[in-house]
Amino acid sequence: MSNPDPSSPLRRRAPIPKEACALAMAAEEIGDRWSLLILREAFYGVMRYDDIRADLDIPRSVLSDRLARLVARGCLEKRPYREAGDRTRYAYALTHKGRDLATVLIALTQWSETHIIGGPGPVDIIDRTTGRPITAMLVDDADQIVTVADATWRQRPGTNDTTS
Amino acid sequence: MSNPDPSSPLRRRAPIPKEACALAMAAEEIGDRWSLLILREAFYGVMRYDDIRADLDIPRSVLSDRLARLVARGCLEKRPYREAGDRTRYAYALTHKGRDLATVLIALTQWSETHIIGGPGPVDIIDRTTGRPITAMLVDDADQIVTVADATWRQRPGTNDTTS
DNA sequence: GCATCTGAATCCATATTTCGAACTTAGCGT
DNA sequence: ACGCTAAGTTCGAAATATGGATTCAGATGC
Repeated sequence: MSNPDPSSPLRRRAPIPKEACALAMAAEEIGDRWSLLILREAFYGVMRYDDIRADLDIPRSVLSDRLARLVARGCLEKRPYREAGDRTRYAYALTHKGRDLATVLIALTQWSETHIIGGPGPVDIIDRTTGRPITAMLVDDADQIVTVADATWRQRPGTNDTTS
Repeated sequence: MSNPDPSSPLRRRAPIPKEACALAMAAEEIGDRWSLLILREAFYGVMRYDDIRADLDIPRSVLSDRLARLVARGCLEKRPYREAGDRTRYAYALTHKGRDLATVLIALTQWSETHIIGGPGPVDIIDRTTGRPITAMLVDDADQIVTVADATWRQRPGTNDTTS
């Protein structure tokens, strides 16, 4: 995903406008300071309003807004539950769509450990059944692991390049 | 990276406070609406101020601020260049740290294609030398591909759980 | 029934950030 | 010297975030 031709390092326009860009749409959905942190809580199993609020120290109005947005976008779902002798409450649980963000969050965590923290973080990601440590990697269609430097991009056939 | 014990789906506190969380730090650096999009431009090879501005339609003041921040954090570097018969200018190029975000951006693009667009996007990520399509995946330490559902987390030995 | 507790959410006034447009700067070509 | 252009800066208006107080709804206790 570097420049396709290293000999012409300067491109004047992106190959696709941001309105058609999958990445740009994803940034719209989860690309703000709080949504990522709320999803982090969900992955850790912290699903209740006040618990999330206590962990993140986020204003109530913002938390309400972000939870509603993540539910509306289908990343979280409001799930009723009840504990013994208590009333029904709602927890914000990851949907399939939300859980699929794990690869992104794991990759981002690794990046941070390498380039910000400069060492392993306080939590390991492991395989639930084998116990082996897990990392996010780039893999080709023959399941061969490739490096970031190997990755580049290509206009998909049938898509018209809007570059002037 | 789901809950470690599916039978107790409710955790009251995250295993680590956000101040010590690698993910939270990464969110600080690139978790805003514009930084991700600016990095997208950089990956496509669009590196000049006015080109980025034209692609993203971002206010100049915000672009200046975000570029300076990304340079200060070491994701981009200001690199002088000059075209024939023109004065020296500066381009914002990915550093090693910035380029390493490719795995995150590719994973996020894939997530968007699956869960937002609902089909392949207009750009393919491929291996520069083999031409094979590339995806971001979770891999264990024996290079076996694992699913998102297999991934869970564990407090790293020696780290003290701050959960009350 | 009625007060009380608590999680969840809304309201409101203030502070910060973003926006869009106009303005400034630096170096090149004529 | 003059105009041109890429790259910033500046500035008032609009939008958003923040922190605190208030409201709401369901469950329990009296």
